[in-house]
Amino acid sequence: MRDVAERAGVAVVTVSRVVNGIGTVREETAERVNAAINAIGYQRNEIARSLRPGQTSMTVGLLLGDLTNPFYASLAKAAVEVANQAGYAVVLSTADEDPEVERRAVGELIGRRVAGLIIVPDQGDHAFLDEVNAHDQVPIVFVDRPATGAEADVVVVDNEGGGAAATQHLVDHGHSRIAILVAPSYYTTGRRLRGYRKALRRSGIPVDEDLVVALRRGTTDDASAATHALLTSAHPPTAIFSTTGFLTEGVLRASQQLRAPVAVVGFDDFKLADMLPTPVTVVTSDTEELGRRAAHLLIDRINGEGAPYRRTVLPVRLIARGTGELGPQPQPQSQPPSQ
Amino acid sequence: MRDVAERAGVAVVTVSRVVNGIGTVREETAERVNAAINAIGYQRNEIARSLRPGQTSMTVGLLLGDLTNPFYASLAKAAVEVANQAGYAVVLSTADEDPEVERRAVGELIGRRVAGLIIVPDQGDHAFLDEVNAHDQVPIVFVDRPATGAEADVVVVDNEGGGAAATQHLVDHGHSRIAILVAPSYYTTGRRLRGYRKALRRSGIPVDEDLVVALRRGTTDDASAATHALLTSAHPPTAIFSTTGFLTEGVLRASQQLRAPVAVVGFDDFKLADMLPTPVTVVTSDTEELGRRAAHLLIDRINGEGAPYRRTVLPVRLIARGTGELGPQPQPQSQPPSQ
DNA sequence: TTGTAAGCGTTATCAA
DNA sequence: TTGATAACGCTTACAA
Repeated sequence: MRDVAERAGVAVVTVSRVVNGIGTVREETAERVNAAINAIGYQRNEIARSLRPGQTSMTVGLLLGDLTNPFYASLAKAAVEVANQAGYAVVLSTADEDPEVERRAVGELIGRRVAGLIIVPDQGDHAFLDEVNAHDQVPIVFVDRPATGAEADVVVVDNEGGGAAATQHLVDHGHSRIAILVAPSYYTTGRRLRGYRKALRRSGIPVDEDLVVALRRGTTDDASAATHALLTSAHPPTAIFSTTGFLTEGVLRASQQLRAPVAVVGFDDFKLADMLPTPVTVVTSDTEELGRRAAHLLIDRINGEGAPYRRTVLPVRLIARGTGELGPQPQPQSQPPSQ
Repeated sequence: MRDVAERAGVAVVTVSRVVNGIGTVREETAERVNAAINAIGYQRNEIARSLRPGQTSMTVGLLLGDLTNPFYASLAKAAVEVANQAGYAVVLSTADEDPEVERRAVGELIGRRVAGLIIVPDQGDHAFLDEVNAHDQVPIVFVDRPATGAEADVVVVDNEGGGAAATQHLVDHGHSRIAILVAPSYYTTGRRLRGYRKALRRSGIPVDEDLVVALRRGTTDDASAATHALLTSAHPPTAIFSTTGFLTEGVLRASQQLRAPVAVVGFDDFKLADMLPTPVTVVTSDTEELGRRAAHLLIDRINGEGAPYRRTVLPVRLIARGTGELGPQPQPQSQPPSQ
């Protein structure tokens, strides 16, 4: 900037005024400055700019899980889009389900003086985020699930409603032995399980706790193994509600391998779900909208909206494609076809 | 930092020394400083830090296409991982195949004084990047394809070899009428087409230019329409080589819809490829490795490695799953089954 | 071992 | 309309 000023024969302040289009600068002077800018190829240093007191850095932090998971990818895509549009750069950090990594990542981001944070929180205590919020004045928005021990705006989907819808759909197609696969202590799957119980209760079907499978990890492999165990058990379910996309894949792999015609409804849509041998019925929500809402909420906060914390719940909908409409069928493993 | 210094009864320099662990500080003083740091909850301001001359910002820019595309998602994941490990934050920008957006995004990133850039370049002239590289001293690494008009390190996969392998595989399974779907003027698909021609030439099969389909856009829908046209034509191909993941999906949709038993090999692997009614044969490479290599190259450059620009070519491999092993079959549309 | 002074690129304030 | 000066938080050079 000093170079530009020198070249144009003016003071740096004047250059600043021209660059930012504020203050009063004579037409002629401005032109000289612009000429100098173009000649030198000057570009304003955003870093120095945000060093000034009271200035926000025009950067937000986005902290989420493995981008390989399409759920996180769409979320990120939408959040980045909205943030960029509003003039914010996005620093992306991935905390692979590790609370310690998450904590360190937040520290890094705060050190970089981000103006706000969008976080998909892990399980575990997040009280340290309250400090961040209060002490460093950095607003936070949680996405997909709230954080335990920390208060902030949060955007989630209607997990309980979706869980109920999935279960009800299976009941409506004649099932009464419906298994549910739940990933360990996740907020979302817990809510989906709650919906499952509610739907069964409403239909007068007692919950068989043997059909409520709490997995040790939320992986495809674990889901596959659990499904295998369920379907080859003495008294197998005729339908399975799998509460995440990864789990659904595992369920499908196992049932395909066993050639067991079990009904399946999954939570979260996925690519090619409609092209599998039996197209897959899912409950789904608008993941990109989740990211967009979060980004908008955060930007509002950064701009000083002082409203009390808001909780946004996005609707879900069921897409019937095939696996969810299969009726109850006798399981060849344990029950002869004649039964 | 000043607050910490005051609280500890020392000068700011001393605090700086403690925080950075350089210089000489008496044990006792350091302890007092650390106590003050903890009491206040001080965190070093990375922005002010990088304002010093000669300092790099410890931030790199990552500019790529739609994260919804799993290819970009894995690339980003791996690059972020490596960069973070090396202490760099990653600012993510998505330039949805729009050269003008891309140009503006690069400007934004330069303005934020990133220490380097990883770019998946669009088509179109990138001469402006040479200026960035020279004038702003910001090293650049291109991934997946080089940029026209700009020199820099580049990491690509063996597109030509992969194209040849895919084609040869189909030839080996008895095909001689092999169509190829190519997205418009992309570097990668152009190379894959080159491999296709090479393999056919090697096998003594003349290239029927009617089977070389240059799509207007690289979308699933366009690929689907083109496949439909091919398979219902007077003299249809018995096999199709689709040169991107999106295109492969379109090809599969069309052939499934037509119930036309055409052999298919796709470039780029995708989830559930092995679970479709006929599992899909693909040529694939390690996308995460692509991202990792790029990040490593960039960090080396930032650290001042002065070697001439390097071009890294990652190997590809063919995964035979089913669609690529189908033999040539008469097409019901144009040829009676008896033929 | 510790401290003083200067400067990085920008903008707010006040003066000319 | 324009400019001089100070300040943001930090680090480097040099001095005590």
